[in-house]
Amino acid sequence: MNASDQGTGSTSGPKRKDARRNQRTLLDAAAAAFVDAGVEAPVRDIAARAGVGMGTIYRHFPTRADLIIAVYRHQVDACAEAGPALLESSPTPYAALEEWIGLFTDFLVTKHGLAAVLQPDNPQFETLHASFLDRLVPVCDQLLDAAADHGEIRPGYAGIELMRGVGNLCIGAGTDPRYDARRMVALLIAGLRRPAGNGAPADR
Amino acid sequence: MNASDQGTGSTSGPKRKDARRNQRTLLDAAAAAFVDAGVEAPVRDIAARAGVGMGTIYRHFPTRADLIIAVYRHQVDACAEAGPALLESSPTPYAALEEWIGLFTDFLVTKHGLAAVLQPDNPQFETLHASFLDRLVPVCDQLLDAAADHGEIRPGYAGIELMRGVGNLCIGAGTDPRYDARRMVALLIAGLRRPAGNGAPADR
DNA sequence: AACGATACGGAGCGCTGTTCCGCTTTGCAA
DNA sequence: TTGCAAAGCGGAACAGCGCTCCGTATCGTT
Repeated sequence: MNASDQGTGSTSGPKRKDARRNQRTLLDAAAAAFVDAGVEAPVRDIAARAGVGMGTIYRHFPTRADLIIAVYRHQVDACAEAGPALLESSPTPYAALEEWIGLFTDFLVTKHGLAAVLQPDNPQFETLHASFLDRLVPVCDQLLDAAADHGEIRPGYAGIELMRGVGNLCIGAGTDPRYDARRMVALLIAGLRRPAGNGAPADR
Repeated sequence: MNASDQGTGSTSGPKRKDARRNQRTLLDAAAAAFVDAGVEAPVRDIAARAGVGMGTIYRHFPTRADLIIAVYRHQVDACAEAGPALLESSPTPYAALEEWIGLFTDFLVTKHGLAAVLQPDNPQFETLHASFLDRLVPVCDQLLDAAADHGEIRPGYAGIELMRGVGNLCIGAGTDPRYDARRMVALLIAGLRRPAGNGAPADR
């Protein structure tokens, strides 16, 4: 915990301490604004909340994506780290995959509007997309491979497409009580199962 | 076929013929703009393309949703009508469901940005959401019920959630070669299948 | 204390959607 | 044919957004 968390360059480390303080304030303000108004909260609002000018916010976080990445970095890391752990603690790789996807889904549906912004439509969010996916796709691939090796799922599905599928399914979650993103994600994952023979060696 | 297609009121029927002509022009211009720039094409551009002022566009189509609905009404109708037809022509209800979902998916992925706007996030598009879904959900329900009755899928899934799930999966299709919306939709639908026994009519 | 580097604030630009109202066109009626 | 409401039109103008830019304030070092 300190100056060591960099990566996007956003949290790298300004030298002057007012700059450093502002960065923290900004991060907190952004987190609060994201909760209240979603990740698309107006930049002006975030700046106002932090009590700084617009210039400051853009100097520290050149793009909104950088800000979002910085705010959620810890949670993304936690999610990524949970993958291998689940693989060890779960009865089968497929169970681990299911649970991990559940973690990811929970993360997305509880962050108002985050899923919507994970799409690479807008070049503005390209770096956000890339950042999240770079961190999580390898984990997903690992789980997928393990489950495929174990004969529980059909092979040939890449982590990237699954992650994007799940991300997409989470868009707008919570805006309509008739739509339950988690249910649909579960359906998608169920679709991965081997159609017949169930072929799992120890399907318990 | 002509003046009879109303519903949103957008195509109802202005009395003066200049108004009527403008409405047609606007519809064509919008369709063209949607192809070129997606359904979020700036209103000004659409107006300019049609050679009319902004007031005109807003008078005929008070909201962008109305315009989109009007542009795609025919295709949505065609899709809706294909449902029952497929149910009759297909070997099993599940096959019909699969094919119909494929139709819907094709419709969405070929209409640049349409899927993204089908979400009820933005109150602006509420009427678009409602209009499309009102037309298609009953059809989907019918197919779902038929397949469930036939024992091919797990019961308990509503057309509305499936349609939204499919719609979501289609968001951003075509922006990333590594993401194939159709594949993910197929996975989702595969998830509906009964887990074991492959459920022939036997068990009903 | 003084001074250069660093960071700050917010006015301002450009681009959206949307409204509003003076002017034009239309079609009916005299 | 002509006159005249009423219906329709155009685009200036307003509001909200992201983002930039630069004169000014602050920091920390000499």
